[in-house]
Amino acid sequence: MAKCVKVTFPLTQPYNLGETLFSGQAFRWSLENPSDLKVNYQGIIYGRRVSLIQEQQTIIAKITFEGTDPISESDLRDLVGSYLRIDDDLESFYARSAADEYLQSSIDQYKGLHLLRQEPWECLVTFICSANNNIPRIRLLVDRISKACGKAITDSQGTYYSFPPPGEIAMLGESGLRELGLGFRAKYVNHAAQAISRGEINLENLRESEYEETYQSLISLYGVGDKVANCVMLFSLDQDNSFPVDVWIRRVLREKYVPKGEAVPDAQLRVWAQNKFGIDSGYVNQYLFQRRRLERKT
DNA sequence: ATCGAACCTCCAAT
DNA sequence: AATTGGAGGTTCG
Repeated sequence: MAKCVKVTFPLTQPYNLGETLFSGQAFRWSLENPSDLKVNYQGIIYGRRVSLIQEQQTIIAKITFEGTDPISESDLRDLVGSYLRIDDDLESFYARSAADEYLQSSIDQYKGLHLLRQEPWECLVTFICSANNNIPRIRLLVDRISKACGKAITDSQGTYYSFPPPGEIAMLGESGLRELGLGFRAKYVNHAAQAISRGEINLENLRESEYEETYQSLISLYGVGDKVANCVMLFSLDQDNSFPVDVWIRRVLREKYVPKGEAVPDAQLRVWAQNKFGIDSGYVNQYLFQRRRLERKT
């Protein structure tokens, strides 16, 4: 018999769940609407299938499970609260940003957009897959990897697959990953899976490390460069001063921030921005990215 | 050191 | 209808 655990988060800070879940940091959330009036987001957090709903000043998280593998209310609260970074002090960030006109208007537009705290391994693979790729295809690839060797989770809504641990993906090997359509990214993901499953790098431990140490550790992986490393650090490793520079961020920096006379090569844009935005770098990046990407002009 | 070109695959735009 | 261009990047020459 299916059981259900549910927790409610009363919001004291702005939170825009839909904007956050589909802001290009996570790629496995889906929008379900089972004749329900409420928008219902479904996804998997640390192997648990979670359903999320936002009503004005509240976010509700629900898990259903079949007898086995129960979870307590307080564990579910910790799991979801941590993933959603629900306690982040956005109002302070907003206050510090008020003087920056362009940033302020981006905040007005996407108020409540949060950074997430994802699983590092899944985040790493996701962003390796993002190289020279588009969003629908990134979703497709991560889905296929999960179906290929993730654990099936079935509930009333259907069957879903958890993201497989490094050892499982390592067993697919480069050729297995190529068959899933990863293309040249297959050897990158394979390499990372081998390295992590061998214990050469402990991703979770990097949460406790300094920016530079974490960064060096990540880019030591074949196929992980500056941009992917910063994405993983920002979206899963608590390194809030990270600043991933992709094509959209590069545009907005050059259009709105770097003075015309100032020669800042692409390779130095990240550090330039980090010096400017300091501890807010990560959140600034997320708001500027969201706005510039959705404006879609080149 | 720096800068293009090449890389898988899929799909939209000629 | 066949072909070309390009997509949230990284590596190699």
